[in-house]
Amino acid sequence: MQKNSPDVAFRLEQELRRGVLMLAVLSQLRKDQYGYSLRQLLDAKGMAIEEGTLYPLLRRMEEQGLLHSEWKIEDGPPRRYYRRSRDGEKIYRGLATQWRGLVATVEGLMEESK
Amino acid sequence: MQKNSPDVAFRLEQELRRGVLMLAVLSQLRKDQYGYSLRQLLDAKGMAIEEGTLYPLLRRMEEQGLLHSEWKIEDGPPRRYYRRSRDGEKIYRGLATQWRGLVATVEGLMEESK
DNA sequence: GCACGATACATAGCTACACACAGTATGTCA
DNA sequence: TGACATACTGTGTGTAGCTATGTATCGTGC
Repeated sequence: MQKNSPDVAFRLEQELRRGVLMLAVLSQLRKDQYGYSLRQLLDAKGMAIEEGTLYPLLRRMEEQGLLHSEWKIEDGPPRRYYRRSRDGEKIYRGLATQWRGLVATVEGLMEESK
Repeated sequence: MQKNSPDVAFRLEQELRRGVLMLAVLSQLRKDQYGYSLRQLLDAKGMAIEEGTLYPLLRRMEEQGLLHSEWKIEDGPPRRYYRRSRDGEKIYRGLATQWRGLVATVEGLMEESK
């Protein structure tokens, strides 16, 4: 093993989850959610995401038109709430379908590798 | 939609498959396979991968100790055959487990987003 | 023998994005 | 008032997929 084994495995696992974060985040934005709470929610469901990742991701998806956001100051500090846009709904559904196809494909590949 | 919609969806779909390519490739290397044939094999099973991606990926995984390779000149042009190493076997199994957990997590997230 | 196409591999440059790290701001409580 | 929690923002680094391009060998037809 030329490279540090724990690091390699760790990096590969990170890479494995990488493209899924976006889908995970989108999945929870049917209704208004703000970043901090969204992060806690995802963490509780087994999908931890760094804040340095989540906030740029949210900003990016809004720029791409997938999300709407608005500031609210009710109780506690100011919060930025996000929610899927109409286009975001369509894209989310498309991605969900793509994901399921991907899962099936990989499942087939791994089955035959025994 | 501020950005070009087909491009956004396309990019997101690409991102979705990103970290999975490595797992797909690893899954097919229980026995010797060379790049070109591996690419065709994966394509036939629904997991297309660009050669500009596959070859650096194979090289990378060998450098990380996950694969062994050897040149063979039998019939046709010279080919570089790859196969999982012992460490590669271990890491592959770990990644497969990780993947299944990830799938279950995302499934749960998407279920609740209806 | 040569040209062409198929097979087979390699890599530089670019883009996109997660993560690490650091900083800012507001509200709450002792 | 200061400390801490909540909440958000932004920069730099590293990694990996894709595009584009190039090299090399083999096989076949002329």
